[in-house]
Amino acid sequence: MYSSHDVFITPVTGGLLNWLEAFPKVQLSTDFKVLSLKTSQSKHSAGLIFWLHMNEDRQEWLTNTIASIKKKYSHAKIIVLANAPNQAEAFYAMSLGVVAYSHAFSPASVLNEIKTVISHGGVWMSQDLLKRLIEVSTSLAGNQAELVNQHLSLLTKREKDVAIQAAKGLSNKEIARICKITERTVKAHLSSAFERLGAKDRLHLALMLNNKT
Amino acid sequence: MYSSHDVFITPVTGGLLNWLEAFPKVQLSTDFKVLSLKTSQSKHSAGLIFWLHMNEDRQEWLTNTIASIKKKYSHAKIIVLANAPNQAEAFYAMSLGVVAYSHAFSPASVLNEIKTVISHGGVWMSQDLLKRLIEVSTSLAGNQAELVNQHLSLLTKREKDVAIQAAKGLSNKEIARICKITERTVKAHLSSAFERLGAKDRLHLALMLNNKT
DNA sequence: CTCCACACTGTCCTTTAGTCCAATATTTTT
DNA sequence: AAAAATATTGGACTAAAGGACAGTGTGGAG
Repeated sequence: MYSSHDVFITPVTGGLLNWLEAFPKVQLSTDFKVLSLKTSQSKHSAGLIFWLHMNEDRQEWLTNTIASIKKKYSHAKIIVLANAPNQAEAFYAMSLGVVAYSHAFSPASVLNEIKTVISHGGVWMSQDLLKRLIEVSTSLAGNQAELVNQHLSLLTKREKDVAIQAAKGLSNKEIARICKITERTVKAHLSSAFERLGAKDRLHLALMLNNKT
Repeated sequence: MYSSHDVFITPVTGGLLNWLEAFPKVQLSTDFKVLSLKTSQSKHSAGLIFWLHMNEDRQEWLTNTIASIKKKYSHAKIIVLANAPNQAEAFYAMSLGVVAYSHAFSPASVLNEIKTVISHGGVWMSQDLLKRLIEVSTSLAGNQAELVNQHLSLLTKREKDVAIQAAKGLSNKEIARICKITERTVKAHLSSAFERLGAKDRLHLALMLNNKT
């Protein structure tokens, strides 16, 4: 088995029942600042697991506590248990390096699973959260690229070349030089591109090709 | 213990040594289409784990295989092992519902950990990947807004009003109407905004204010 | 009270952008 | 082979953009 040491940081005296059921001999503390660990424990910060209990609107506390923990025990794992879990908070917590985010009243069995998962280097979050995370990531970086591609696919090769340069902010003259054609031809391709894409000018085309609108 | 059934789908005959070390009695297959499972196995699709080996540039194969698996065994877990892991592919795989993404040559111990993690409902990915995922999710929607705000904070109130309209693609005349000032004044504010932001024209300003560059 | 940043407007001028009317050569499609 | 789409360029013309130079008015900081 893995030698690990769990520390629950919560304002609730005595902790919650489900925690005690999952980890009968757990160490409780009201605040990281007043917490003292044996030297032997801090040496094995890899086996240290902090369970932070978010019971209110204490984002600032969370931020500070995580920073303090990371400073002192860089390899410790941090789990956030929220009374009222929500995606925004979950995102935020994960962005701070938290490896699991769950409901504070999760049954003991779930807490044990979480521990198993993160002890083995995994990340624990709800399927919903993961899905959203991926969706946001891909829809902002990927699907919008899809959309851009759909736009670009409406253009002929040359129109595409020219349009892309225009969308980057280059003038017709600069585009002409780069594409080795006359400025007049650049205008022709651009006019054509505007019509195909339904853009009224190069700025709209730029907005289209740089997602947004 | 959990009753599970691992299936490795790989073009490499016999599979890789590290896999065999981790799962001595694993089932190997070259393709999902030619794979047949006992009825008893398919019934417990919750315990099914597919390990897909990406050995080349076979994104299409990956897409199709995952789709087939999900169609037939909706509760099966899918893991992707890549010869040459990269973030783009990882993102893509996760977006398809894959619960783990790792290196194909990961030592047996890591493979076992992955299995433990995902068997317990976790997700396995590298810290780097998770970090990027979070960054993309939050930064594209959040930090870049910060950047835009930083830009806007360099402008005076009126310049800001005008610049924002210009960035949306409106002409000076339209902006004049909206802001209830003359076109001449719009030009004045814009010229000033260009200088403050270091933009050479309204298109660059638009790109700045719509993130991107 | 003075200085300065900001908001606002004017005229003149140059450069860009974009469209309309052609025209020719090449490629692709039918 | 004929028709259609694409790539290329010209000239002319309109409108928009942006800079140069100049001026008025207002409100706050020193």
